[in-house]
Amino acid sequence: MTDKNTDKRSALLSATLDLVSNHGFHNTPMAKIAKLADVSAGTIYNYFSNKQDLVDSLYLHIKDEFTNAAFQGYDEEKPVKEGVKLIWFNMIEYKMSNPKQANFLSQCENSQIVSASVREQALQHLQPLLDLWERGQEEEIIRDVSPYLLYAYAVYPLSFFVAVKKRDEFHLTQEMQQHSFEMAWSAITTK
Amino acid sequence: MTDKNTDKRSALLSATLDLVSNHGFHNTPMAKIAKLADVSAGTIYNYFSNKQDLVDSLYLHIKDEFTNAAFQGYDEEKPVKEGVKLIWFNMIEYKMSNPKQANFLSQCENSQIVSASVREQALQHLQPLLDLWERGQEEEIIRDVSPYLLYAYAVYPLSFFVAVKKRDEFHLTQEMQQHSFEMAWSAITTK
Amino acid sequence: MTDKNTDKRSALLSATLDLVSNHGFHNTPMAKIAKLADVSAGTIYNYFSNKQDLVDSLYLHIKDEFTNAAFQGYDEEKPVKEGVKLIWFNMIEYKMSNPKQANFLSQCENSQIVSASVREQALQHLQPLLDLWERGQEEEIIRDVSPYLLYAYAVYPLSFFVAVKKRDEFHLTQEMQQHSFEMAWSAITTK
Amino acid sequence: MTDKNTDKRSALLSATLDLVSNHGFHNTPMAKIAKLADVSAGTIYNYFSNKQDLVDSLYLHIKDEFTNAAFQGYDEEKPVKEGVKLIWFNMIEYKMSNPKQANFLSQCENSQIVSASVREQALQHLQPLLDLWERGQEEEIIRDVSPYLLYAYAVYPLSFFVAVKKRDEFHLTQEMQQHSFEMAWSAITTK
DNA sequence: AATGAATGAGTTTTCATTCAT
DNA sequence: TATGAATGAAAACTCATTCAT
Repeated sequence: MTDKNTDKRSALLSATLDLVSNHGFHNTPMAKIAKLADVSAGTIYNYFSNKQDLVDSLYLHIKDEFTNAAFQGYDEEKPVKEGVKLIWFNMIEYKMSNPKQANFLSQCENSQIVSASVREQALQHLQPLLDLWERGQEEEIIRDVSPYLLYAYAVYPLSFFVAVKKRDEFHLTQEMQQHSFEMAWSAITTK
Repeated sequence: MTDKNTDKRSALLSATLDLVSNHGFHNTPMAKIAKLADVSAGTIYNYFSNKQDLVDSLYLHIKDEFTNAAFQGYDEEKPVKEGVKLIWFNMIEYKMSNPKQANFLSQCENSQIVSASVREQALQHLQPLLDLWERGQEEEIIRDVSPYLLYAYAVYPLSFFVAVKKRDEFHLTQEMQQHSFEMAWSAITTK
Repeated sequence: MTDKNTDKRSALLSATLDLVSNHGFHNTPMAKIAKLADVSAGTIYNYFSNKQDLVDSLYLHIKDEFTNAAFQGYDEEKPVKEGVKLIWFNMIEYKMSNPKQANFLSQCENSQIVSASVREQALQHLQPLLDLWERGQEEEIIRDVSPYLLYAYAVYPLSFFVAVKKRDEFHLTQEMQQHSFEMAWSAITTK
Repeated sequence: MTDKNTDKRSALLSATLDLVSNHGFHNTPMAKIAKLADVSAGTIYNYFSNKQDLVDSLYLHIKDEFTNAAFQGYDEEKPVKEGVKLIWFNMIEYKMSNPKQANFLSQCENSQIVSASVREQALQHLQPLLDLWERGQEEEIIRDVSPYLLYAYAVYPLSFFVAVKKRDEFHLTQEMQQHSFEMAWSAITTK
């Protein structure tokens, strides 16, 4: 019972991800989601109260997945640079291996697809990275600037790689990933 | 006559900018655009062949305005760093003074709002910056990496500032702009 | 379930027939069809993919009904003249008893209301009559001319009676039908 | 002045004929007519009170042209069969040489494009043919049936040839025209 | 819980007609 | 008379959501 419930819910989230990441929120009718999830249109409303709720839930789910991936193998004892590097590579790895998820998150960054409240909620996931940066600042390894600036140069550029990859303009090779990390680190470090 | 022509066209572009930047492409019905432009719904189609054409035209117009602003005062004789700095501050200045335009451009980056052909067309505007980067690479001042990487760290982060400013989360002060440029420069330079 | 399905589909086809035969394809908005069928406007699109599909479906349906009526009681063993006569009277009988259907078919003859492909599809229904004519030609009872000519004189004139009847100009009595058949037969026979 | 007037009026009628015969009444916007006639949209309303009036005028004009052609060389002294033959060949000649006009008339036959009153008005043009038939009936050369029947078999089939020719299905050769006339004559004569 | 037909408000777009110039 | 931009009502079609089964 519970399993079945979970199954349908997951199928719906997965279908939504597929369609929204490929065609955008507003080009994704509920009917198509239902069809792809192999479920009746009305059934969606047993699991989500409306389309907004469905997308918000998906956003939270993916953000969670993404953050879990990002902090995989991370522990707070690590030296700052090593920590930043681990997280950065975890992030790019996740985004490259999960293009639909990455694309969906990208779309959510600059649009009003996701409710404001949900977006805020998702911000908290990043706390360990904020803490790490703070430690770096105390150790005078990381520039003493607002975390917004650090985010803009260390995390945000990843979205760009996803966007251009999607359009088949450009693919980030392993070597480029190394360079890219060096650039990110140069941006945020004091050294 | 010509004036009136231009007037209505401009009013329509301006109304579209307002509404799309605030509510997104798909939450902006033609009827609302017409209303805000103080024009009848049918009139739109005297100036644009359809909604897509209207948005594409707006995109090209703003991209043009943005690039003009970006290269204001720039000449190719300038030393590389000076040139990069000038352009970078021009860009941030434009985006901060024209939040609606900046927001609209941001929305276009990661979505399929704008036709592929039009987006490509707009890319050419950036050529002087690509040329400058290339010169910087010849002079071994700028990292020898793909321009996509340079863009990701030197230009793309500006969109983030726009997005968070829009949500009143964070405002980039003059001082922060200085820091931010230093970060961008550190990312892309070899020094 | 199935019944209800069929019911609404039929109601829609019937409403379309009514309105198109009275006011023409382009003076028949979907909204009116929906209203007459006692159905919401959106419901039409559960049964037909668009207006063209609705009209094409109606055309096929009626053509089918008409051809069934035309060949009622016909068998290939009959002498040629008897066969032609039977079919001819079946046709006029159908058209006189089903003026809306007859009128709809008439409208389709000379306009581009119906898709070319669908019209072709419907042509095949006439095959038995073409075969009969061919037999008649082999037996040298029927003029050795293109079936188009035979059609023009033996079948096409029926549309005229429908058209004028519709305008209440003229009604074809039983006696006139006899004369009319004699005229048709005189036109196509060699005797 | 008058000339110019007439010129524009003619240009408008001609443009309407072109467009309506190719695309049908309802697929022919006033704007297109104006453009093809090299005239402003508003100007149409100096010559015709509305779209219906424009089409009605065109219908009368063409019907007039057609009837003139039909009775070319005809005089009432001619023997009946000769007269019928002359008129019949005049008609087919006109229709084959003026496919746009013929097609337009065909479209008007079975639809509500033309106002009822105008259609009636046009009927009177046929009077000489009706008179000829009547003479034929007095001379017992032509079947003693309603002129509607005579029309259905002697004139109406011509519309069919136009319709199929338009669709490139079938072209009536000179030889076929001979056969066709024989069929028409067989239908209406007593002999 | 699950279904999916039905809804009807909302969307883009067209077009006959008007009217200020 | 001629223009053609402007109008706005109406058209075809979409889709989130509901509800009887």
